[in-house]
Amino acid sequence: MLSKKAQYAFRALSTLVRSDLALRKEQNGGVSTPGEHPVAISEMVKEHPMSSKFLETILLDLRRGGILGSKKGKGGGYYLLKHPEDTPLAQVIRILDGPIAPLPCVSLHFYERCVDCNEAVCGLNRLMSEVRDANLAVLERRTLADLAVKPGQPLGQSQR
Amino acid sequence: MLSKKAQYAFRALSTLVRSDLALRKEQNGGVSTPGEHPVAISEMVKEHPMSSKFLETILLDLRRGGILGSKKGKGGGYYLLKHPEDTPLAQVIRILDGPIAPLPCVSLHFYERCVDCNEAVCGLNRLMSEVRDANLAVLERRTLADLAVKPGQPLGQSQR
DNA sequence: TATTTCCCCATAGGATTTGTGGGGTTAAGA
DNA sequence: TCTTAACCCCACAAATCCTATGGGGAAATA
Repeated sequence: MLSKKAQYAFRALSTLVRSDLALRKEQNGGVSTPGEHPVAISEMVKEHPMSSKFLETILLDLRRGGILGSKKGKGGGYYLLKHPEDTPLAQVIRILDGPIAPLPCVSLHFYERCVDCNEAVCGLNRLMSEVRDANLAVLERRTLADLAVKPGQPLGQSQR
Repeated sequence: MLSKKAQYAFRALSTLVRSDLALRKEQNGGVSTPGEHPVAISEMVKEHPMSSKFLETILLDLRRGGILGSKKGKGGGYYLLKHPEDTPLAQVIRILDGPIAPLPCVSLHFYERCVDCNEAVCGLNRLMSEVRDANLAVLERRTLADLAVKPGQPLGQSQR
């Protein structure tokens, strides 16, 4: 199960994606770039009711994780560092919830050796690797861009 | 991530599966049936070091969940109620860890409505449904029988 | 009757998650 | 230069969940 952190992250990110898309549309007319029009926490909370303080820690994690940039001071806020299609959901989840794999011993980014588990006899590793791969097949393919697709609209097979 | 409970459960179950397979082999010679040769907690702990008391609560859950039968008194213990291929891994996980879905609002067995989430705008539900389905594709197909397959041996595409 | 084993309940201890508070720094604008 | 708005950082409080233990009871076997 996703943590609240990850859920809140996705909600905030969906706001940023929409803002990003709107800006890029304008930009075709040669106007602005995302870093110049960041979205403040107060804006995001207006759209998705939650604790601003808590959201703040989440957004800081996302910034440290290389997904967001930020601008301080009046008129400041957060913005996407890359095109929405270039950030897979897996990256967000890893930053906030850690491993995607169901066991540490089959994790790609957070591997830990299995204690008390005789690997020569353990039939679980392979099965859980299958589960991990099934997850990643979705989470590495789907991106922030898919977050902005509303329930009614069709979701492409591959955005990239 | 799987809880310790689920991990321990799978270890204990792998012992029961092997015991079951051995008995069925004998049974072809017309000897015994699983319920008559249960495996005691003390036996399982000998093979997989862990707290007996903790394992006890786990096995009770599995019994209540319809996966195991038990026999009291001297010579008692636990045994599989069905053929190993008839118990998908998903069933074990649901008993011990609850929902497999990444969000309550996309769970099949533990559904809960999303509060604070405007479903008309929420692009996350559909994506997480995809993740859920990817998981279930593995966890409903793989069964306890696959637990007994050692790392060296080939794992079939479908056991049933 | 003694022993072994499962059964049930309560709860302790620890870890993790969730959320809050306060003080600092940076930037914009009057 | 002053005020205000916003991010930044750290510490910690509160709640929840996970992990594990303890003790007494009931059933089965010999």
